[in-house]
Amino acid sequence: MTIQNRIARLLSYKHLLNRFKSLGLVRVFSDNIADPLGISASLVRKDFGLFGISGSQKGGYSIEDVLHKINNILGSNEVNRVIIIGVGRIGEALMSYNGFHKDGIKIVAGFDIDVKKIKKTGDVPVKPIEDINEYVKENNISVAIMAVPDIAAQQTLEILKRANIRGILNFTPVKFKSTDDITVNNFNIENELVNLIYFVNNFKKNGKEAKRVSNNI
Amino acid sequence: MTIQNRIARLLSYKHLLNRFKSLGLVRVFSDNIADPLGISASLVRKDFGLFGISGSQKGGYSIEDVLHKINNILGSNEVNRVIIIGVGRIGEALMSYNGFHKDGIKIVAGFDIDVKKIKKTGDVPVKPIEDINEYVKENNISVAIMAVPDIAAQQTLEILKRANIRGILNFTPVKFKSTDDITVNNFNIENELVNLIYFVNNFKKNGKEAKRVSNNI
DNA sequence: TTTTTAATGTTACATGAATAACAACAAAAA
DNA sequence: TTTTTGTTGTTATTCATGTAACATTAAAAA
Ligand SMILES: NC(=O)c1ccc[n+]([C@@H]2O[C@H](COP(=O)([O-])OP(=O)(O)OC[C@H]3O[C@@H](n4cnc5c(N)ncnc54)[C@H](O)[C@@H]3O)[C@@H](O)[C@H]2O)c1
Ligand SMILES: NC(=O)c1ccc[n+]([C@@H]2O[C@H](COP(=O)([O-])OP(=O)(O)OC[C@H]3O[C@@H](n4cnc5c(N)ncnc54)[C@H](O)[C@@H]3O)[C@@H](O)[C@H]2O)c1
Repeated sequence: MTIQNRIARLLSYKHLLNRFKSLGLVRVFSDNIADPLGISASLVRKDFGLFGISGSQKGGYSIEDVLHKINNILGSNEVNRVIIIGVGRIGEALMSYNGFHKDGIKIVAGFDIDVKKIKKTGDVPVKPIEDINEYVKENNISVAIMAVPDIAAQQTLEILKRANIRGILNFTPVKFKSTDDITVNNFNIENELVNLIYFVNNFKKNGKEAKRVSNNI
Repeated sequence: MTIQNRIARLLSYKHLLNRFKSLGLVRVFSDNIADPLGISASLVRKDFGLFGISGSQKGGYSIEDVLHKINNILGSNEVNRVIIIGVGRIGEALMSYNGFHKDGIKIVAGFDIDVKKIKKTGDVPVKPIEDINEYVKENNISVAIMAVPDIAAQQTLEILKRANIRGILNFTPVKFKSTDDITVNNFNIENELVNLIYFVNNFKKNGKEAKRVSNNI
């Protein structure tokens, strides 16, 4: 459950550098970044190299410069418009959350099948699901959050495909595979909890296995 | 973003086998499991072997038997009691969610600093944060979900440590490192969205990179 | 009873990702 | 001006994880 991939690391670098910046720092060395994140300094330099981020041989990296470049890579310097399908408990929580803008993300509309949820006013409208094709086309949306009930997940996937959505953050426990047409990130809260409970129950405090897993059977 | 680790795969096996079971199937071969998940059959057999799940040489694996063993390994045959700290938008959504029981998870209490949130009645009480030590001890709780505002995240971590909580599912964007004492699963919704947006913006439909990342700079 | 078959369980290999090592070199010191 | 220093950028190595290959063996077929 450590840092997984290059893009995830870029986000970690960004958050750490923002903290350095708020402390008044201007430049950093690769190990200043590596140590707090528990990774090697050479990996930081390799990542930077791969993304064309360069430093100076004695003075390290300019925090401002790196941050700007990371935001460019991640697209966080623009506003990325995202829609939500299913404005229930999870959908509503996400819709009213105001922490997305710092990463260049804006929830611009919700869509629901229930007429009671439809809301024309307010800064983020909730529209009937039938309007999705038109809205996505007119506003050039490519990413959607799926927060409908499990039973409606499959049909919602088809709807989103038809609307030419390219990426889905899927909160339902129904697992979808990514295809060439559409990338799905299955965000399964149950699974994460089960995983966590397993570790807590099976690993002792010293970090070693409490008992051989095969003894568990 | 494929299947990450052994325990995550066990969950995938479980869900797939449940679907097979509901179709009336009784036995499966390793490739019946591997193919739908896009992994190799030898990995399925290796996983099963590591967890002491065995099949028969001609008849494959008994679905019922494997499911029972997986649930045992994951602890899903018992009830795992979990508490929530911070009963706001996310916390409330999780608290009222009734999909956890199928994985042997039960949210048994919420804790909040705001007196208006305190709720003695109902099946899941919301208690003042001061009561946490006593509650955790009396009910032998080891896992908590953190859904407090970012600003309260650090102090909440300390509170949970003092209460001897062993595992945290952390919904705040504040990243905590796991230690020998406590395992933290940082569940960062923003990061997942940024990651998704990056892929959608940078990979063409054919699955190849749209452009070299270094051209992005 | 013997042979064949088709699956498991296990070992060897490949691949990819992180770390370690180091060469290159700009800045500072002498 | 020359030497030293310390950090970047890059190459070599290690390590982990998944796949491929295969040896084993219970059941079916002959
Ligand atoms: N609430 C949680 O804490 C939680 C936890 C884990 C997983 N989930 C999953 O997240 C998903 C949403 O959960 P929730 O608790 O927000 O559900 P919910 O029932 O509160 O909300 C679902 C919303 O989707 C709408 N909807 C139903 N069918 C639709 C359709 N075909 N098209 C568009 N909208 C439709 C409903 O009108 C409702 O507003 C579920 O799949 C659930 O399993 C939720
Ligand atoms: N809402 C979302 O969609 C969303 C999305 C991504 C991340 N998050 C993160 O999840 C966390 C919770 O978000 P939210 O929208 O549910 O917030 P919220 O403000 O709706 O709820 C927070 C709750 O925590 C309680 N609280 C505050 N300080 C506390 C303390 N010291 N101890 C116990 N309880 C305390 C508050 O009384 C409130 O009930 C935040 O860190 C947020 O950044 C939320």
